[in-house]
Amino acid sequence: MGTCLPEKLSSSREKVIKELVQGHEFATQLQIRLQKPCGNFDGRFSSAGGEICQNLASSLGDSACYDDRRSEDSGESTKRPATKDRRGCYKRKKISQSWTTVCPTIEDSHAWRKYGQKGILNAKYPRSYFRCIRKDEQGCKATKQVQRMEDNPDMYHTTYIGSHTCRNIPEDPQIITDSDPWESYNLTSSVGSHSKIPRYEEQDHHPVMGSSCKVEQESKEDQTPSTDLADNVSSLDSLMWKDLIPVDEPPMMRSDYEVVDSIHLFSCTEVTSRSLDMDFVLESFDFDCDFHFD
DNA sequence: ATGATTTGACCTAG
DNA sequence: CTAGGTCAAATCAT
Repeated sequence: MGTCLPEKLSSSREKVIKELVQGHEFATQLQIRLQKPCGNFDGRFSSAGGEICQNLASSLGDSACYDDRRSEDSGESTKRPATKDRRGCYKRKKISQSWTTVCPTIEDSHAWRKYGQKGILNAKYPRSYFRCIRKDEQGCKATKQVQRMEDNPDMYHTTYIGSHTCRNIPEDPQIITDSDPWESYNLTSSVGSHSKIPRYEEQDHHPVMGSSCKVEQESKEDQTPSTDLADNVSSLDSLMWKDLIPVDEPPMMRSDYEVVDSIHLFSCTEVTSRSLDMDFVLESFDFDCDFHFD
């Protein structure tokens, strides 16, 4: 996909930008009103407030809880020594940010570590659970769940939960080459140190994404319906979505795939919940189309 | 030896 | 009580 937008699409683009700005403003206002910081998220946002804040906080909090427990239970005898200590220690996640993909591969640009597998009721195939490989070293909260599709065992239904808060520290700063499938996305990637484009990891090489990948945005909190890209998203929307996609989302979402949601379908809540990535998004815009928000 | 995966038990939300 | 998410010891791979 080329980086040039047809002129006829520019008005739609402006519209999208406008709505983004509006959403950002709403988020900011909400932030100001609530004035209830709920902790930093990699320093990229300070407060989202309300429900979203809670959701994020809970997912942030539970790992700390695990860590506490883990550090306590050392040295005990054989089986499940810390059983009692686990009581009430972790909370099931309330998913505030998630999106799903359907792909013939489970690989993406991030490195994941499997931490569990579970048979699911009425499902032919078990579900595998992965977390970011940098969870320990950087406390990254991103997880994903992968399940083979029953009706199409060649495809995997992957649900990404949470954003990557880890930094993919590059040994060499060059990030993406011309032949990279994210080329079109990468028009915003040279934003200096803010460039957070994930690099291909050691165990995941190029994502084997093709047009057969579908992505759908999910937010358990809003009513934004997940629909098929082919049905209702214009090529501009998909391009915009790719351009605007939060940095922590899997790179497959920025490459040649069908995209489901469009940015302007975000509810206010969604925009708010995504405020952590908004700086980057806005900056990208700023860089990309000379658009200033201040 | 070290790190990744497997797998059964544990825990919570609904 | 059940289903699903997570832990962590055991096992496997390098």
